[in-house]
Formats: sequence, C-alpha cells, structure tokens
Amino acid sequence: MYIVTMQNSELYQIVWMSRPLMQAAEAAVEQGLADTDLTVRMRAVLEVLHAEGDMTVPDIAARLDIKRQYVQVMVNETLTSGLTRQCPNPRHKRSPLLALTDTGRALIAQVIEREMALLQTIGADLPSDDISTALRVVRMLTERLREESAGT
Amino acid sequence: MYIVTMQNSELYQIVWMSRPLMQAAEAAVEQGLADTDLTVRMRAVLEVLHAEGDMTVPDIAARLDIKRQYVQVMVNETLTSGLTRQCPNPRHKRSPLLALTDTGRALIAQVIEREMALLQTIGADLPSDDISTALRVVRMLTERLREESAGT
DNA sequence: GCCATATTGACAAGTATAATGTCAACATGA
DNA sequence: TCATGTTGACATTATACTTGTCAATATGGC
Repeated sequence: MYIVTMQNSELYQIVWMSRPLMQAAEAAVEQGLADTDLTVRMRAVLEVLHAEGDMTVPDIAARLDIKRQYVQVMVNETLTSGLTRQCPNPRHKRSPLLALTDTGRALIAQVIEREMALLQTIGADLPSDDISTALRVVRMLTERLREESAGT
Repeated sequence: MYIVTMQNSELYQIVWMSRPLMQAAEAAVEQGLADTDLTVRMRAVLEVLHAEGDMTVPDIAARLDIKRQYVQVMVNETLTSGLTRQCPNPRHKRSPLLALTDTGRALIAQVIEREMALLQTIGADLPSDDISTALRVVRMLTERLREESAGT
C-alpha cells in the first residue's frame, strides 16, 4: 500500500511536470530561433515537412493536432518567407503538396541540428537506458490518458 | 556515435511528448471536474493550498509561475464559491492568508483522490523503478532546459 | 517614529494561440 | 452527372494568460 502510493504519486508528479517541461522546451526553442527569421509556429511546419516529407495543409493539421484553418495561417507564413512552396498534388487537384525549398530545408536542418546538440549536452550524463525508459513511460502515460478522455 | 545519436533523439522525443502529455492530462483533469463546479484554474488554487497550506496570493502566483494579477482572479473565484476564505496574516497586514474552507478541503481531496485512482489504474503495470527513473529524467531535463534559457 | 520604497488588490487593456463559423470554388466518387 | 465532401480564405470568438497602471497601505531602514 505504501509503495503503491509512492509510485502513484511519482506518476502524478510526472504528469504535473509536463507543463513546466513544455514551457522550458518552448523557451529553449524560441531562444534557438532568435537569430533566424523563424517563429516557433513556422518552425513546427518546417519540422513536419522535414520529418515526413511533402504533405497537404490538412495533413499537417492532423499531424500537429491543430485545426486546419490555423495551420493554413502557419503554412502561409512559410510560403511568404520562401521556406516552402506548393507542388502539384497528384492525389488532390485543389490541395497542393507543401514542400521545403532549398532554403527552408537548410534552415530547419540547421535549427534541428543545434537543438540536438543542446540536448546532447544536457543529456550527456544520463544513462541511455534511463532515457529509453523515460520515453516509454511518457508515451504510455500519454496514450492511456488520451484513451481515458476519449474512449470512456 | 550511433548510440549517442539514438539516445539524443530519444531525449528529443521526450521533449516533444511534453505537449501531448500536457494536453492529455488537462483533458483528463477537466473530465474529472465535470461533475463538480470547479474549473481547472480554481482546482489549481485549491491544490496548492491543499499541498502547501495557507498562502497569500503572491505566494500562490510564485508557486504556479503565473502573474499575481491573474492568480488574483483565480483566487477570487474560489472565494466567491466559498471554497477558500481569507485569514488574517500575521506577517502581512494587507495580504491575507488564503485558506481552504471545509467545503473546499473536502472537494479538492476528493478530486485528487479520484485523479490518483485513475493514475493507479493507468500505471498498474508499469514497474515502479521505471516510473522513478522517468520522473528523474523529466525533472533533470526540465531543470537544465530552464538553466539554458535563463542562465545563458 | 518617520519616510522613502515596496507590496498588494483591483481594474483595464493587450497579446498569443488557438477554435469555430461560414462561404465559394471546386474536386471526388457513386 | 450530380450530390456530397474538401479546401482555402476570411471573420469572429475564446482562452489563458501578460502588461500597465493606480491608490492604498504596509514595511523596513534610519
């Protein structure tokens, strides 16, 4: 009983760390973008395209779990900045595929590389097993909390 | 080098899970409050008082890392609902100590108990060592990301 | 005890990040 | 072909805060 309670409260603490972690991460990302012309939301678009290849606006919205109308705004900013461009979409004539331009690809690659380097510094003394475990716990927690809100 | 990259990318994934985790947690909390008259922000005030005892508004603000002007609004709602009350503050004549009323204490205790029960269900098959490890990693990550944004 | 300075509560306004509503122009698919 | 769905665009609304300001008063150094 005692142990269950302890374990339970640790799970509770992980959940309540999610906001501080997110805020710290966003602050760090923002700082990393300071010397570029990117905003955090433009960065999000570029990252998705970088990780998953060309996509339509509704696809990016689904991936980011943000309504397509707002993603459209985000995407339009990247188009205006010349970081993405529209390509004809064989599967959908009205919904062009968004693709990174060379500039966009170089920029997001550099940004991500810097972020990775920062994380490497930060995590240098963390055992890699611990990191794997933490990721697994966080994923499972998220998934099950989602099920709880949705399914039930 | 390969392993470092893998480890690094797992850290990256933990960071990028923080938002989904937070959203899932908030949705679950909101659902847990559905049959009470509490809002998420009122719940936050009650939880702090429940965990740390009587405090002033500026103290709660510091604890939640939210500006005192907004916390004042949150607190005023709990006062109006009769879940908290003001007590004379020996250390500060103008800034009363906020205290839970009996109603407030019973309510937040019940809410937290239910949340704990949910987490116990969710985490039932997670080894308690893994949970401890995850908490430790998440804490360290948050702390160091904060240092990075602030100190540097 | 006095007084410069800080703190508090209250209120107003502004901002960022979205969600929601609506519409016309098409595209799709039965 | 045509009913239905999807997309981009634009407008409005919502939420969760931050920022600015002010008067009242409290505090702390002298």
